[in-house]
Amino acid sequence: MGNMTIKDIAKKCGVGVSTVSRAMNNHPDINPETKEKILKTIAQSNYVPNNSARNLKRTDTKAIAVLVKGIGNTFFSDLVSGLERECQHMNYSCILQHVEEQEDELDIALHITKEKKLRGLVFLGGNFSHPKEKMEQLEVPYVLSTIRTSDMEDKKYAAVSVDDFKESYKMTEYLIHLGHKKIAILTAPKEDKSIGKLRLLGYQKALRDYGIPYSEKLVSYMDAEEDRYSFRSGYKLTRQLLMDTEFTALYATSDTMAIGACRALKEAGISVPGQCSVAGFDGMDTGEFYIPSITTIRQPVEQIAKATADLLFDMINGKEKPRQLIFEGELVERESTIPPADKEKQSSNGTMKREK
Amino acid sequence: MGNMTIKDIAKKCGVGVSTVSRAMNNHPDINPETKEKILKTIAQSNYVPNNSARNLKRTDTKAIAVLVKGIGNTFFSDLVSGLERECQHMNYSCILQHVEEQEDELDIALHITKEKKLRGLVFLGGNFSHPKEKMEQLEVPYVLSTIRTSDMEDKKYAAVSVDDFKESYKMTEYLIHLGHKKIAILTAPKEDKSIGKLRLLGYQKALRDYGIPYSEKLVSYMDAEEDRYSFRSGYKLTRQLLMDTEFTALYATSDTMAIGACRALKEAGISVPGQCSVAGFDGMDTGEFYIPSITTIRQPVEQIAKATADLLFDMINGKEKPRQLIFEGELVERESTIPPADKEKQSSNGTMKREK
DNA sequence: TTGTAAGCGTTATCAT
DNA sequence: ATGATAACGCTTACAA
Repeated sequence: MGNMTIKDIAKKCGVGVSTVSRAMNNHPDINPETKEKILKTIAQSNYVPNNSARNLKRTDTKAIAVLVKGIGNTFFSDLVSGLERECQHMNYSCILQHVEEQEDELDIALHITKEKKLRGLVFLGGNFSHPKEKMEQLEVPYVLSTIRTSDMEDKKYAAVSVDDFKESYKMTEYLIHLGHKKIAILTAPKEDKSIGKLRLLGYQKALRDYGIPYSEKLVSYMDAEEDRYSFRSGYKLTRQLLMDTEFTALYATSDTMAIGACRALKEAGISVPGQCSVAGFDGMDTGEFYIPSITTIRQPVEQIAKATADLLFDMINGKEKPRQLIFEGELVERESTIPPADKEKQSSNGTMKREK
Repeated sequence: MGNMTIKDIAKKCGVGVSTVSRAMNNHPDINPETKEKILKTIAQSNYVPNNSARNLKRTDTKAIAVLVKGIGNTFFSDLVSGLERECQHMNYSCILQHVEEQEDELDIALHITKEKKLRGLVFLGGNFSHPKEKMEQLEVPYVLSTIRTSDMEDKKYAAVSVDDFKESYKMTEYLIHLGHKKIAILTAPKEDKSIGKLRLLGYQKALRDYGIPYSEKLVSYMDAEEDRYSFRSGYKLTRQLLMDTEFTALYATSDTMAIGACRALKEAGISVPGQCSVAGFDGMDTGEFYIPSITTIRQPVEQIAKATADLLFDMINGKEKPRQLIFEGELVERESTIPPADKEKQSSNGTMKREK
């Protein structure tokens, strides 16, 4: 009973297989009555068409895939929802495909594109350091969303994101304006060449522009092995930092890390924001509901999702060539950042006493 | 160049297609030299085998799928990782398939099973109120993980989870032992028949057993439309609750909702745990790092993942019939729950004044 | 060890 | 409007 094929349905209905196919696929050339009869039979028969056979034969799919690297990154959830909405709007189906941290998103893209006869792709997350030649094997349009690499412009990829360098600069500048001079940062692993790198560069540039000496001691790099941008890594990195340096502000390059940092600070007897300000990045719900709520750079997720979809569909329809769109992040000032507790005690030789 | 098939590779190598196939699939009957030559050619040719054609023809797949309802539910992330690890261990591939809130997981299961020739399935999340006859169309073994319905035993499904009723009872009892009598609860929509219902029933039973009157006023049901078990829903439900009732403890049936609740309480000028204790459920990282850390029922995710995989593979190999495994949750007492502030003021007629 | 050819279950093309 | 039939790209008997 369970391995019925289109032939069985055809036999049951006393029609040819092509008529059954037409009924299933809403083809115009079919008698409404036969169609209804066939669909009814199908519903009663537990028949499930074989997708592999369909994909194999079909030419015209009206489907795209969204490849997400890093399950459990809740930042992507909203983005994905937005993309799905846009796809529905365009009457496209949207296949969500997770990519494990150690998997190669490009290999998966190549496979799934052939398998499902996709019209386009969206990449979310990951470092995206693929050789150009391999990228060119991709024969459908694709957009990198919230991905940015230092050499991206040369490569002429279509991309939509905030300017991570600039936004990171903005946050650092904000902390400096508050009066902070000892600003620690939690950042991506040293080898990172993606948004993590850009955010670090923005921080460094801001310090330089404001004449604040840069100290490697204030920079805590994530462990490449570790779960990136997690509560736990924020916690660990902050503990390391606290072991041999002092600071009045801590800039975590994600909201989740900022929250992990808050706990490490609390355990060290340091109040937030009283004795140490904490800032995040991304603008996630979790930082909004946290107490104190976390000052952050909010990425315009809705806009990014819409622009990503628009650009992709325009490319699919030949109306656009790959372009790079930048959106403005919004600095959301919340409860976790205030001016440093006691400027007087920040002596000019660079040491400082923190109140207990 | 991009639409190469196995034939093109065969031609290039001057061999037959079956030899190419043998090379790709590590078949034994092949000359190591020809194999090497073929694989080399493939690597140089950007050839990607078409998965649909493969799936269509193959009989033996060694693959299962995990269907997850509710993207962005971080609780499932660890479970999924655990399942993936177990699959690797068994040398199975594990396909992760997301199911949208409004989609029917069973329909998707039926389709993907045929499409990918799966050997088994795991269902994660969702209410799972499917008619038995439809479930029987599933012709491969499946396990419901962390899913539980009131009528599950009758249906003889394989299932692995905690006993949500009992764990919820445990948490309520704990709050009662602390001295709380006015215990509010944030729970699933009224129509829920799944774990949400069971958790509510556990709460009700505990109150009854301890002679504490049950009041509908203290029960805040989620909006069915709303994002379930989210920060925001916890926040909203708590605000509603605060409008016309008072309580010394708040039991949110998920850690995320508990955190949303904390913010609502803070905005109402109520300190946690000083003036109101807050408890969650699940044992997620986010509650551990929150300040105050959230008292919760920790689900033994690792064990559940392992047991789910073990049971599924045993069923696949005919060693087991569907069984229902229950794991013990652990009450993790953290910072968010303490005895009520001032028992004296909780008068016996059931009213109470909260300190400002 | 290798090649030839028959399907897998659909959709698309062509008759009718 | 409908039915027969040839693909789609692969795996796997079976033959060589």
